[in-house]
Amino acid sequence: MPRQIPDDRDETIFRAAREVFAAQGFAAARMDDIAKAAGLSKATLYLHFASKEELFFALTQELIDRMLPVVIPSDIGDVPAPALIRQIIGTAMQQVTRPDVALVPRLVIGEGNRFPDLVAYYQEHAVSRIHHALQTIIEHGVARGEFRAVDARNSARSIMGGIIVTAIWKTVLEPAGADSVDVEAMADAHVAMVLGGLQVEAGAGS
Amino acid sequence: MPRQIPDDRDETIFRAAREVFAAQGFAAARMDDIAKAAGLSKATLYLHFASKEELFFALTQELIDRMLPVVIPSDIGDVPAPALIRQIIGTAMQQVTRPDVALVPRLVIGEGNRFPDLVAYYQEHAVSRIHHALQTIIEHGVARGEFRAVDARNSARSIMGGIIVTAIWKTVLEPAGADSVDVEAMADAHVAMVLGGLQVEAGAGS
DNA sequence: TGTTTATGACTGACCAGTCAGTTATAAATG
DNA sequence: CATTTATAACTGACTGGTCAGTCATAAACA
Repeated sequence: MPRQIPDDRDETIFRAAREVFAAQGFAAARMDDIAKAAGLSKATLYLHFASKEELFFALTQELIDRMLPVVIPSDIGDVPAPALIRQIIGTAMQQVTRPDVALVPRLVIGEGNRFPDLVAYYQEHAVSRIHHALQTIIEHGVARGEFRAVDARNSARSIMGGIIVTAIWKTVLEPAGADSVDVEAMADAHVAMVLGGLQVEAGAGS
Repeated sequence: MPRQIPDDRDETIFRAAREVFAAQGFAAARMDDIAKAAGLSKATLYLHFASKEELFFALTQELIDRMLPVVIPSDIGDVPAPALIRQIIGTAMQQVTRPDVALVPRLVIGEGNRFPDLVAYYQEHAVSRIHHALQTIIEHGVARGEFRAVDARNSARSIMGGIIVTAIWKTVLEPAGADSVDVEAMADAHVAMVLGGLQVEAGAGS
């Protein structure tokens, strides 16, 4: 009896929402614009998502579910730690420099203070998992003698830092006229610095 | 009605504006709230700043002018590069983990796409200067044989990364329930990793 | 007195969310 | 096959509230 089953509706809406949120931020994004970008009326949009906030939250979940498996290696046990770190940095940097992927972390950083639950979710499901994976890999590396005895928790944060700057540079600074970053070269430089810093023969210098 | 000495007016307004912008973001911040927090009426606020955007821009300029001299050492010439890097990381991390300082970069990241001129200004006057200082220090270090021949431009970005994650962790994640970062320990760990990665005897590993 | 500093009250635009009503179509009917 | 029916998918137009920015007026000073 009803009309066609628009199966990819949600994906269409997500795509439109990502565009508008990325360009306007959360607060300044208009549901009308998202609807228009998706080729829908605003009322139809509200048939799929109960509110602007819920739409953004769905977007966040979708992104996390799609990205985490790509970024975090499934087997952390027997692979050499340096190779794992190299792989994570490469993959994560490649992913998070895409505007549609950088969107969520960017808005969490900028507007998250108004949405503690969203930040908590993002922290728990994305940040903390990546952080934990890196920390574990470092600890394995130390245990195996591949790395020197470092502060794994904070070193993992340093690794994440290089990924985040790159994402910000690419999606925020570069569109505003900053000189462009070569993501692959940046990944190589970051890997070199990180592995150099973790290697057994190195000390803290100065 | 009273005609007080409104000399510290701007500072009062800045303080109030930082509070409100930090809590609400740019778009969702209300000028009424900023006025109230400054103990002023909104109309009076508009006697000092022509628009919300101009107020935020003034805030940005004030912050940059106040922070850059603290973070960037005046003499980069003869001091050993490792000491300079240690100093910059320590100072920058200490500064930028303060909510009122993190404010501007956070909003640039989240809502900057709507204000290209602001981002360009921030990039040119803050990001690019710190980046350039770090790059120069690394290049000097390489020239003097303190560091191995690295990609200075991208290595400088890695250094900035560790500072930025710490700021975000402290001002965004931590208020939402993430485990707290010990800023000093984080600075030490980052310095160790960076200097280890730059040191002459180290290679890229794996 | 005139000038400067202040404000309460106002306005015009904007926008999230709603709703009464419309359209498309699968299936039941003849 | 043509027609009716049931109903999910959809929408234009509306509302209630919010908020940046303005202005007429008042108080404090010189």
